[in-house]
Amino acid sequence: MNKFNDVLEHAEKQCKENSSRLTPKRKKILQELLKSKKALSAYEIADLFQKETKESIPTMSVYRILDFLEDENLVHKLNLANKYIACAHISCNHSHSIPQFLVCRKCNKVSEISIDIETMRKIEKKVEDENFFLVKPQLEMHCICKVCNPKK
Amino acid sequence: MNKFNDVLEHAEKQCKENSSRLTPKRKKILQELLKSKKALSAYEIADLFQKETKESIPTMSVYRILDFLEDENLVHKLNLANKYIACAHISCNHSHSIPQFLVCRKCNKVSEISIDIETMRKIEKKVEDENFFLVKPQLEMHCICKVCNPKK
DNA sequence: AATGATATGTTACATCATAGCATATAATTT
DNA sequence: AAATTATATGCTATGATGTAACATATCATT
Repeated sequence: MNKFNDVLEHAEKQCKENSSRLTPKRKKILQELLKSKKALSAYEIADLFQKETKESIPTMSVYRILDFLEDENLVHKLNLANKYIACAHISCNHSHSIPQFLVCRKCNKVSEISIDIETMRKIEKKVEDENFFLVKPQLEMHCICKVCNPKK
Repeated sequence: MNKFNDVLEHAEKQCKENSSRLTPKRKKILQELLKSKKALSAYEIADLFQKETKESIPTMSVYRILDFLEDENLVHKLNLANKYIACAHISCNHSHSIPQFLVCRKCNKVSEISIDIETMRKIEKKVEDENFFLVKPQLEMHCICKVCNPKK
């Protein structure tokens, strides 16, 4: 069994446990995001969906499905690029730490890394000191990937 | 001399050194952002500009002016909210570290804090390990501020 | 089969942002 | 000061991203 199917199985199991539904459309969109090496916009996802299934989907539905997948922690929205990407840790069993994304501003390639616990604690402490409460910890940084870097 | 004027003087001096021009419109928009406690959209800035000066400004110009102010490190764009905010450290003389923004998702109030050098180094190391190069280090986190927090 | 909950479709907009070209203003040279 | 160049701003149209409100379809349970 390959990684791709592992992840999908895990996603289905997780949704079952939450008694939420990974419908065919939701699953298809998750699959497309899993296959993609780069972040996709909602409109790009709608186009891909149409190409693959020969049936069209309104962008409104795509946005709703993305919201669902985000709530299930299966997908992340990248605010730097207004694009979406599958979570890189769906089939890991450890609890999710703060995700940190490196987004190539030229080709939109994304690396998802995790920051260590100590760093996370420091950040949380600072947030508390400022009288704020963390809602959705996620770090994103504008980068250039090795392929696009003009110096190489 | 109060903080507000300090900051403006510093901004003017800095532009002079870069031989760039802090024109009246650019200055006015910087002032509006400095006065505002919360992040503003380009369209909100255009409205404010009109109210204050009794002359209208096209949003295109606002965006260009915001780009200019960002290049001068006088203003930051918050990607979480698609809004803009004056840099909190304009008149500080230390070199700018990675800015970190806590954005209240209800009222758009923003706190700009700085992360410590050690944390910054760790993050840079991880970025290098992933074969990425940092372009514009800036961290943003979705928060709820004390005022908006329903639990209080 | 009937009912209620959840998911998706449809239409119409709201919001955010930029391209491309015209005009105005400032800085520099003559 | 006039001419030239560079920079800043105006204008129009349009693209890109995202949501509100309400209708219809599908699923889950009784």
